[in-house]
Amino acid sequence: MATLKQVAALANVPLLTAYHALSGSESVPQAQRESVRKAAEQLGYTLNITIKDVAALANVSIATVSYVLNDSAPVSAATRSRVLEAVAVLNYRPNINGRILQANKTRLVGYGWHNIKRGHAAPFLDRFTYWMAQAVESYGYHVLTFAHSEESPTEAYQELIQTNRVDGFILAHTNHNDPRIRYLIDARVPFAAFGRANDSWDFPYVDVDGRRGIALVTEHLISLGHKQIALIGWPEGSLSGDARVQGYFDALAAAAITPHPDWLRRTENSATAAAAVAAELLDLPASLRPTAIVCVSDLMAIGVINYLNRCGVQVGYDIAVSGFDDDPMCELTHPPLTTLRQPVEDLATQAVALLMAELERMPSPQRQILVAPQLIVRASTDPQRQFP
Amino acid sequence: MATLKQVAALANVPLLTAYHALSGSESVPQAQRESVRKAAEQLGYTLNITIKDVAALANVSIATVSYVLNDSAPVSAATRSRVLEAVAVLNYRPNINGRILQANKTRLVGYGWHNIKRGHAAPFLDRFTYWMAQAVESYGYHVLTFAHSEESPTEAYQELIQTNRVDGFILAHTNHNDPRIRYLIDARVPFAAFGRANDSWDFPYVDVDGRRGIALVTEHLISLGHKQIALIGWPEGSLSGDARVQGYFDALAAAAITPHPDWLRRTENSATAAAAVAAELLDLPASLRPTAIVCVSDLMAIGVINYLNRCGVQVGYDIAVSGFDDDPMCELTHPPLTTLRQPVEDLATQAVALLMAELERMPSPQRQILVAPQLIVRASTDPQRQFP
DNA sequence: CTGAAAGCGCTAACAG
DNA sequence: CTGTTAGCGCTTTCAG
Repeated sequence: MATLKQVAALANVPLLTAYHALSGSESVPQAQRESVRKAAEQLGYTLNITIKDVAALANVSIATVSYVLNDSAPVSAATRSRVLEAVAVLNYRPNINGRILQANKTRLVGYGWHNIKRGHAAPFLDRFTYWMAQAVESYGYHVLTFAHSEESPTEAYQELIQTNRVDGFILAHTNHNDPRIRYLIDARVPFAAFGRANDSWDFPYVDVDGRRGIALVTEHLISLGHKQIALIGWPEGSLSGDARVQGYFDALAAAAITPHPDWLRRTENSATAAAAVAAELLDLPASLRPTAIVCVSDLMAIGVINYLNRCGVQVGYDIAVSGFDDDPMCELTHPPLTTLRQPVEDLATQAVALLMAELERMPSPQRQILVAPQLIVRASTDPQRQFP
Repeated sequence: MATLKQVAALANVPLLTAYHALSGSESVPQAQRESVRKAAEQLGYTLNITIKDVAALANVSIATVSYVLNDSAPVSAATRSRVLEAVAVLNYRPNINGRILQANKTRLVGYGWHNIKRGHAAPFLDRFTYWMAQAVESYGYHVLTFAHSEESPTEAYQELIQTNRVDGFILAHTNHNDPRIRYLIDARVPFAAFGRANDSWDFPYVDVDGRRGIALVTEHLISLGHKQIALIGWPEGSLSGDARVQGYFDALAAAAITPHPDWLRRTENSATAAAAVAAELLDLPASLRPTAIVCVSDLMAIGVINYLNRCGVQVGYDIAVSGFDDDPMCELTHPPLTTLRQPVEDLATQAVALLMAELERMPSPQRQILVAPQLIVRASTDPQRQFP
């Protein structure tokens, strides 16, 4: 591709005139506009301002332009302002891809979508992605999102890193034995996760302290006078699920309450499954029947509330119910649901900070971060708050 | 940076041996490993397989490697397989950034986040982004997400396109007089939108046919025998809001029902506002009181349902209620909510198809696409479906 | 302080 | 069919 300078020379006009002619400004006489257009066509040139054009207009070398733009070498005030003037007048923006190739750094962070085909994915994850984008931009990076298949999740990660599409990754929705994490550790790819995996794996992550969270809400219930408190958790074996159960025991132990084994229930994370479990709890003999039900997710709590409503139980008065996540719908249930809010913005910011430390190869001293969730009290545990 | 070949030469070993030594394979004798490492260090080389290395190993020129990899020129079967062999054995993946610079195409599509600081954003937009990523990848592109400020939304778009970060954009959450759309049209940047703007602006978009959707659900209610049907819409002046109201009139007119003016209510899109309006509707004289309430959003419908539940009205039996969007929480309300499902996957796929047409400069004949939503009948209008 | 020149990794004329 | 070579737009030694 020819340069603007050559076009200008061929049309026998100043560089700037050529620029204005091609950029369609009205300020150039029709005749000149035409001849410049001719010249451009002849050279197969299409307007595209590069560092060369700026250099030509400012009468300096391209190196000098680069120095000015990046402050990477001392430049005299006079030349500097000539360059900046040229930049302004040509409306020049450096092509980032030149820089990328040269530096072999894309300043792009990959994020693999959690699969939301349909139905109810964790809504706080969507806010997470927003704050992640925000955080990443504050470092001059951007987020590249991609969809990875369930079967071979590592493939997409491998592809992106090996082709130099991205510099590193942020992961969410992590699992025990997460193959993506295993791969990234082994391949020494920079990444940071929102969520834990195996305790024995050493990698940077942030996570919500579910144990502390459930303890918080349990303490809250105890302080309201509840003594018979049930917990509906997930099946044993998930890191975060088991931690949440542990928080329940923590709080009860601290209050010297011995939990009856029938109070601890485990089932899958769905509204209907939780409702079924609630039915069982209601069927316990009166002396054992819980006055409060702590759920490890909002989805479950909503199932429980719906069920109790149908049975004519006054949620908040007769039986307290709590959830986890602070899903937007918590405010729309009847009554509104007490829950634990994940500090999503914090989590995103910290995850990104961890990743940046990895990218800059400045090992963060603290690569594992737990953040306590915030207890949000609503009418489902405290009827005083029914109509605030 | 030196090449692998030079390192190998310096260490006086075959290219492949040098590769294996540096990639940490155990198959190379300790002594050779050391000498290769020395050589690499001396040359300041860090392992990074490029097209040159493949060419060297296959004993061809880099052009030939490129031809094989892109099928861009005829290559004899013998050389081709030599090249492919070298590619495989060196585990070579082309650096996409070389290609990007050369083609001046990033194969990246920008998507500016709808601002979800907190609270209840449209959950179907989150699924939209997922399907968008999926669709875009089927064309060999990726999605770059970014957060744009409310005040000057065009800035981010301008920056990304002018620095050649992305080839084009997908927009969602469009408005009347949307400045982003205005800018992109004027700057002739390729894009496609999910949602409409001004009727007089010609740009590619897909949108849900809200008019048809509300007509569908109104017809459904009429077929159930309802004659007094109210509509809770948004304040006048929004494209999609007004279209939905129109659908209501369409269906009533088709059934020769003359709507009473008191049945049409307009208020902001929130659960509490809708609940207040529902209260007004209940207060109408018995002869005018609606037996069905159509809402233009699920959020509003949920507010209405909650209110009716509190009043002891049997939703679905006494009064039918419907929403719009098929928010995941529709299945969790009591009773479950009849609504209109946006065909998100379709919308995403078609929006991407439109964008691709723009990018390839193959003007799509049909640049404005409306997709009818799907009526999802649940117990809030049809109690038969209470427990399916 | 400024400029010439050598690449970054890849593609694609153009010759042979 | 294959190789030579000239870039894509930028950064960065290295000399002057």
